[in-house]
Amino acid sequence: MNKENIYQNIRNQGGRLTRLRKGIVQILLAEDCLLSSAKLLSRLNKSNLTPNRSTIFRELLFLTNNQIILKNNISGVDYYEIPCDKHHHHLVCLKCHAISKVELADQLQKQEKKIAKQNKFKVINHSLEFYGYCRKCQV
Amino acid sequence: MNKENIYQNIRNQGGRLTRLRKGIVQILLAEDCLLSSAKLLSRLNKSNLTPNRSTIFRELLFLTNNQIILKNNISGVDYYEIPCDKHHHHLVCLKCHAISKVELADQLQKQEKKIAKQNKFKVINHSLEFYGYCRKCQV
DNA sequence: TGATTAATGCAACAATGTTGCAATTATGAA
DNA sequence: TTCATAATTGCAACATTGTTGCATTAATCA
Repeated sequence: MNKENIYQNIRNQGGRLTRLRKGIVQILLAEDCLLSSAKLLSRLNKSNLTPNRSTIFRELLFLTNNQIILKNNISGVDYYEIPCDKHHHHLVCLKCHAISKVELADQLQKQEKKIAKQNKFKVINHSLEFYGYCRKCQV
Repeated sequence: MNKENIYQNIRNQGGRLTRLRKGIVQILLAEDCLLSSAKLLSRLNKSNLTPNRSTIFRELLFLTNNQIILKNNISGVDYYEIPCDKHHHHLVCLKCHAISKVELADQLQKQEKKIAKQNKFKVINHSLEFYGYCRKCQV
């Protein structure tokens, strides 16, 4: 997903291309991984955008509802990212809370089918995070 | 883990066997799956225990810190359970929010080693939840 | 350019969890 | 059993994250 595609996508859903909206998209694209609303806000401030906190939440809700970004709650905080080509999961540092992507050659798709059959549970999506210590935070 | 073992465990860590603490352990044992602080409180009330909300949180912190129970944050809410013999993951219903256990013949242990090597990330634990619709909530 | 309505700021609220402090109670020792 | 000690508790106040109503502002299209 590149910037222009996303902007078009927003227009197609009846959304307006505000400075804030474009700013959020650019920051998330540059981040290329999960970002919290608080960090997003502080980055917006650095680029001269000072939206109200409630506006950020409403904006993230709009983008999430329109599938333009993905939401993932980790340890009680909502994080957001632009969807990637490759399905992936996350490494979460227990010390500095940095989050990075990890691609697994996993069989979770297969597992989901098994689950559906064995538990009569219709799986919509899954969430897999590995908690530990990143390179910088190891001893 | 049976009740008496757990009580002994609590004593060994210098904890006192209060009515509340025993009540919490019994409810979590009976539940045999993740339970939120709010649901725990309402079950305690049914058994004539009416602790303050802050006491519940402190109690759950104590039990978690002493490895007597496990904490798992799902969609922004902390859930607790007595550790099981078998490692497992969870099915989370997007409608009624019921949580059930699922045991996977997964290779996450193997994956963790790969992650450590490839990302220089020391994995401590992981969290895998499948979101979808339980039997009752499907159409 | 003007009308329409999406987007915004503000303030008040809600849910979950935390903390300081004084009062209570479980426990081990006498 | 009784007492001293320190763990546990209730209460109230607070913190963080996220939500909502309403009046104002601004992006968009005709």
